[in-house]
Amino acid sequence: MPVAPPQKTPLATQFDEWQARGFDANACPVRNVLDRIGDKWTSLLIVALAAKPRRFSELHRAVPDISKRMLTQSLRDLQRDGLVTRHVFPTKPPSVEYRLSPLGQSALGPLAGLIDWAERSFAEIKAARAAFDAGDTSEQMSAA
Amino acid sequence: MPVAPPQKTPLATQFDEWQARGFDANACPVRNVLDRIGDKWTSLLIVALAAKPRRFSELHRAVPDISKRMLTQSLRDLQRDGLVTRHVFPTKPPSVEYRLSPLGQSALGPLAGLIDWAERSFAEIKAARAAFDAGDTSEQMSAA
DNA sequence: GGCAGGCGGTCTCTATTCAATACCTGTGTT
DNA sequence: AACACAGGTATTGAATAGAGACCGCCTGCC
Repeated sequence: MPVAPPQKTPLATQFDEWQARGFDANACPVRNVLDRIGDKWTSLLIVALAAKPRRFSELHRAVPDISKRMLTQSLRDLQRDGLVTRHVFPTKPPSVEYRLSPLGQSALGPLAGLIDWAERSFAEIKAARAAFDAGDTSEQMSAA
Repeated sequence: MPVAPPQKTPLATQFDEWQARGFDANACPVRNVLDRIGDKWTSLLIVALAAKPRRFSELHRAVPDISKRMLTQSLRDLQRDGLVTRHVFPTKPPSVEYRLSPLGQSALGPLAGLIDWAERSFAEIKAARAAFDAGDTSEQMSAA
């Protein structure tokens, strides 16, 4: 059953499967895909492109604290993975537009789910971090 | 409306909001939470712990190509964020068990959605990568 | 003509992070 | 005693991220 209802924990099954087939990094979608999603900028760029196609400098303005180098690289990565397409318009000064491919758009749903979770849990996570940093190591010495 | 049906593109709206409120990195759940999700190992560990609590060495065996150092650090990060809890059992050789907190379990749903997408799209992504690496730069010279 | 400035990047340099290795404490095993 | 295993820490070197300068091209602007 490749597609299970995502409410129980199909992840556990998935994980066992991955383990069973030797855990080849090349065959592991988590390692391949989530690494990119979590690339610190790529997911933000996907979201930025969700609304509309944008040009390079537009993206740079939209995501202010990304450097041009990282913007270029992240866009290349997304392009390589087929999530965004790059369109060069031979206008007077050639302008470049990036837009989500259908594949990239298909990622918006799952990504939105995760972001929604992130927003809902953010307060709790911040509280946990504060508690942890305050020296509450939370190391329960449970009896066996 | 904090919770929108995740089928259109609420992300676009979200993004505009983030931009509107100055894009503070501390206030941006994507930067704070997805960075951790994409931490190369953390999401894998969450999945590994989805099935059942596991001990340190068990996790190390379950995720073979993680080093002990990174395993320790990733678990610390997850613990700091309140996603996993650490339980020390004072058995003969003290054993340590890690398990998902309720917060961590609440992440399984969205994570499963993303992983499901990853698995469904993996073939397409690999194809796109192959095409890209084969020199198909996909730079459409579109007319204006 | 000469200068400023935007676009779409690349180049260089440094700071951070990853990852491998070695080591440590404590217990049990042989 | 020597060794292995659990659950880590310390150390070191390699890879990576990020900031910022720079470039070629073009467009005004004075």
